[in-house]
Amino acid sequence: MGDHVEPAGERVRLVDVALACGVTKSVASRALNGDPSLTIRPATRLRILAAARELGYRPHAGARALAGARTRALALLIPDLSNPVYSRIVRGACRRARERGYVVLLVEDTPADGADETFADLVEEGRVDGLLIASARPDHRLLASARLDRLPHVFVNREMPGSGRNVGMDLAEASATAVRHLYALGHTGIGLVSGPAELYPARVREQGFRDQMTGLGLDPGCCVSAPFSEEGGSQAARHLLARRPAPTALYCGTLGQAIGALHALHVLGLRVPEDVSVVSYDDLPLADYLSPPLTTVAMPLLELGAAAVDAVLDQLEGAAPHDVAIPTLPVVVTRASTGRVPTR
Amino acid sequence: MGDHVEPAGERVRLVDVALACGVTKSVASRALNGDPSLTIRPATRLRILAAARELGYRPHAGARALAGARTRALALLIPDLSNPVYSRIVRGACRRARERGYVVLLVEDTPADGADETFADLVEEGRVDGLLIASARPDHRLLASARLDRLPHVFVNREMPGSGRNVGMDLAEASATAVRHLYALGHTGIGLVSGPAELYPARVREQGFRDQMTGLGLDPGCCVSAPFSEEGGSQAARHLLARRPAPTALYCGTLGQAIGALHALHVLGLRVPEDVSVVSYDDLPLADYLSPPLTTVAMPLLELGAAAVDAVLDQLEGAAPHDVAIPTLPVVVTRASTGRVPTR
DNA sequence: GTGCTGTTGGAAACCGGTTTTCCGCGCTAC
DNA sequence: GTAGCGCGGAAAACCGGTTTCCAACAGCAC
Repeated sequence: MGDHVEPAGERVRLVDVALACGVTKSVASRALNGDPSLTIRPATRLRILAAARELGYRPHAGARALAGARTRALALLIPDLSNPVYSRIVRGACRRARERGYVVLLVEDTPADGADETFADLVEEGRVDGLLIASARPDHRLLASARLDRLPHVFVNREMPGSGRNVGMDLAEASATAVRHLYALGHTGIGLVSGPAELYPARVREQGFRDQMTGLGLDPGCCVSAPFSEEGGSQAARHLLARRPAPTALYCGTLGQAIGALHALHVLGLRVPEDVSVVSYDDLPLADYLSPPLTTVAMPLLELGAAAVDAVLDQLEGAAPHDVAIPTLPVVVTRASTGRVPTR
Repeated sequence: MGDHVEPAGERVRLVDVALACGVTKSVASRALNGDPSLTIRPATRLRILAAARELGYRPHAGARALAGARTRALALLIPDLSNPVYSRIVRGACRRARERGYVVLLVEDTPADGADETFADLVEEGRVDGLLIASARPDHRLLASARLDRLPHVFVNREMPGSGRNVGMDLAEASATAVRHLYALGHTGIGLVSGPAELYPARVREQGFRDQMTGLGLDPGCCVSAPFSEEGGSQAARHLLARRPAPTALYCGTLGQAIGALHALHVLGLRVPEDVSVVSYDDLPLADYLSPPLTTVAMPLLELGAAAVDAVLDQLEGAAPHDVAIPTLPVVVTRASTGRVPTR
């Protein structure tokens, strides 16, 4: 098991391995790929495997793809690299992909840079075997492509109704658990800072919020849609706090929105959590260092990424597409931004 | 210029284009690639281009790579996807790459997930034409690979001395301008929250800090190294504030450290900026929404990414590697976290 | 000894491009 | 009249794998 020698310079090809142990490249190829239809003496097989390791043989990805085999690469489309939440999904996906011998090609869906073209290129140039679509833009050019039908793909944390390819978490439960956390602290007037209505996760979180509120006999009407940004959260918080009766707690759809909301509350002279409690969807290390440290709902993002890879690779291996629901439930991470309802 | 029809299902190959206009695939290939050694009637060339567009022809990436041409893909190794600063470098790189007909393959350098193996795989499987190395880990397995010499590559925002492949910004000036900003507000006791000493950018920023401090006749000794995290910034700030005389201003190496520092100051009961001013390297939208909004040093990150791509593509086209310094200077973005020095 | 069968491995086609070589034709120059 | 040349394009080799089909040989039963 010693380190093999780098043959310095020239690439080692399959035929080199084959020649090195006196077989032809077809036998070498099938031995290395574990072709079950190949009958071969165990000694020969071992010789081939040893030679491959010894020479540091790496099959040429292009040649493999060309010969009809898979590229062993997947493309992952994400909406926004600067949102650290996605980095956890990406990490989960990359990890699982690597375990299964695949590479992940990451594309950020910035329409201004022609990201959908880039993504389509990866498909149409035959660079990838499958697609993980985590971007929620509903009008994506890719979705209209005829070629999409032919290619294994899944939708991650978004819903294409009826596609049978949705990999998701329990978003409704995330809202529900946040509401129950606040309700247990005595809050009855709870406001929701929701996301843009055209984005699926925002809609489901909102529905989960309304259902849980109604289930507790509370008014579910205190909602505002806003962009997933600090500015959006700030504006939305101002709107909600201007209502009468004013909510005593806010539940925000992203950490960015929550930071904006905290900022707005600070400017309005309201104390957190003495006057208003704040909970955010998404948990990140940053939450510990905000003023005050922010109570959040932690989601199983690593698992989501891994499950998405599994789902698409299952399709590649011939399984029929099927929706996947991550069983791990959202959990509230209690920090200092939530407290008992103020006594008027 | 109408939309071409998706031929639904089968891939359009070069030979299809060629047949469609009565030439052989060799002519079609050379016409489409603008081979100057091909003499061809203008009408024929136009027919070929039109047919390619009409049929929606996309060359198969694997076949191209195999035939000795380039893969038209670059790999970009970054240390940490959850750090939004890198997303700007990535964005700059992807944008420029796409302009020049290339695709960027992103790899996050998480050693636990075997990221260096992944990166090496991309190289050794012939998936990429060049490498952008933005990870600062000095012991990277890849750096020892003999194959690296053969492959165009650059180091982004780090320094491999003597490699002649460094693409960087003026990190020393970033520190210097931060110091001058504070000095102009009357601060003379300025503390530096630096990064791990083994990371190149941290060292250069620190040197820039010391030089500028010395140049102004101030004591440059108020430095602490800490991890690039909120926790690191928090600890470092406590250490610096415990010194006597205590600094009246802090300059932090990352936004995360600055957030940790703000938190520590808050816990210590110190007001920002009345008691202590804070400046951070790296500018992000988030800075506007911290309490107080954080003064930062904005770096030309998009340009850095773009320049790195240009440098590596220049190498691909045969140019000799050369260091690149981004000419755009760091600028201080003044927000509320810096103010005049407190009068004792 | 011959035919059958199972084992072991070889030969060749093929994937879809790129690149080099070569060929036929019409024109000019001698 | 023909050698030479430039133009326009065809033919074929090649890249490095995968996969299908087939051949050699051994052992066995008859």
